Amino acid sequence: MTEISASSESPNEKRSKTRIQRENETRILLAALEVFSENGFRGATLDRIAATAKMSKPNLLYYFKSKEEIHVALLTDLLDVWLAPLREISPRGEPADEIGSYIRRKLESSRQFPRESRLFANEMLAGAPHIGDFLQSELKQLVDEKAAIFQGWIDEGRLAPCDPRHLLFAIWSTTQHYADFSVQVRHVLGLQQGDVSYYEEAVSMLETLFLGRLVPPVSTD
Amino acid sequence: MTEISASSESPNEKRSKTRIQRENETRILLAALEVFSENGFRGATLDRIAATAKMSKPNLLYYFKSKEEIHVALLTDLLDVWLAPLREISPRGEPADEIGSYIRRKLESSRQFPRESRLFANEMLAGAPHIGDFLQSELKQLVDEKAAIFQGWIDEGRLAPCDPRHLLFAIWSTTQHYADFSVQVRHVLGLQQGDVSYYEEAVSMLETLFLGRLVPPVSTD
DNA sequence: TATCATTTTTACCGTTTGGTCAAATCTCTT
DNA sequence: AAGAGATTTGACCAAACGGTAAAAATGATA
Repeated sequence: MTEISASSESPNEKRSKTRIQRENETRILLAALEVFSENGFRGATLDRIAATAKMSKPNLLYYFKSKEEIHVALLTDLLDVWLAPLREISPRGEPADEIGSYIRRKLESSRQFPRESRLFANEMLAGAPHIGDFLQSELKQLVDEKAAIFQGWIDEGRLAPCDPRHLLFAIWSTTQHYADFSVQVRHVLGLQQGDVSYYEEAVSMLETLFLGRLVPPVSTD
Repeated sequence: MTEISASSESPNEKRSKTRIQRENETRILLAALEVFSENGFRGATLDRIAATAKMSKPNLLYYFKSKEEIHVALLTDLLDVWLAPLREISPRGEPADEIGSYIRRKLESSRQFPRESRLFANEMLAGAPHIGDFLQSELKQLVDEKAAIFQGWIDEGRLAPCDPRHLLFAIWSTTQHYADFSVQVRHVLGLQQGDVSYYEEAVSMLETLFLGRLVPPVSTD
């Protein structure tokens, strides 16, 4: 398994890409995202990616040396997208504002990049063979940093006592769920294929859950 | 794509299974669960399943006629496990008790059957090609039923106003996350491969989130 | 222990898979 | 319009894939 380390870009070592090069690389990456996010690395085939990109397989391999190289390129792009919303959490804001806007950023990310989210989910289910290092180093470090912010709020009594890392897990799972399990969501809600109208309800639900109080105190009259 | 409808069991139509038949079928199903849950249907291969089951491929195909038949058998078993915790929600209990124990049941299910959870997740990511019907009929029906219970509590003021279906989504996602994304959870927490000690912290976090209040009212002094 | 059904293995088949190669075509510059 | 480099294609390959057929080995039963 090749792990991602430096951000080594794709095809030739030569400088300055052609117009055709740029166009075709993005076409391939887009097609690959479609296929990888649905079937995972092992379940995806170069033939399907090539067909989706409307390109012959040897032509595709002219731009990316191997199936793995395409996958790595996608994951590398993805990790920035994944981390971006988390980086923005600031120790200076109010807990409710910071958590609220983080949830909204993550939900927006799920709505805009559902295939990227599923690509990530597939990699997790497979045991993170390509991004294990990233999880252990970069992500863990950032989580530790943000967890410290939460812990500070807890110590000040501005946030309920809880494990900050698990609070992040809860935010990640609830928001990503709408991208990763969108089929289930749509079927349960009785919506059509492309309908993503549920995102508004999702914002409202998650704000109630994380910022409000779900179960009111029991009335004792 | 073959969808699951009736619970048609696997190999021969003949009655009463041999001891060897029973043993080997469970061995195959166990191996298949391992492989399918990691790589999804397309990513799994009969060779790998056979190797995991310590059995030759033709021997494996003596018990199950095709790759798809094994997958269907696994999914059929799975759906019961998946629905069981949901069925237990009762309109007679206190909202906090019912939701709390549902969360604990789902978490327990994630701890005991992580591979089943990942099998389900893989099927979702692939667009639910095999269990689309189940989602639209059986699951939707049960969700509607349980959502009505929640709605009753909301109308009585015993539960905060929210979309009951999305409340269920939130419970599903947060609890299943610990099985589906266990690699990430362990890496972020700095735990070893087999360590599942985080489940105790998870219970505590999710009870705070769903039954308590995460962000206290802003003090105005 | 002979018999018969069950189980397992060996050898194989056609297709799909990831990937290569050299020739052909296209594009850009001069 | 010609030449050089970039791009595309068709033909191909070895390995892996899902699956089959028939013979060999094993197990249960009388």
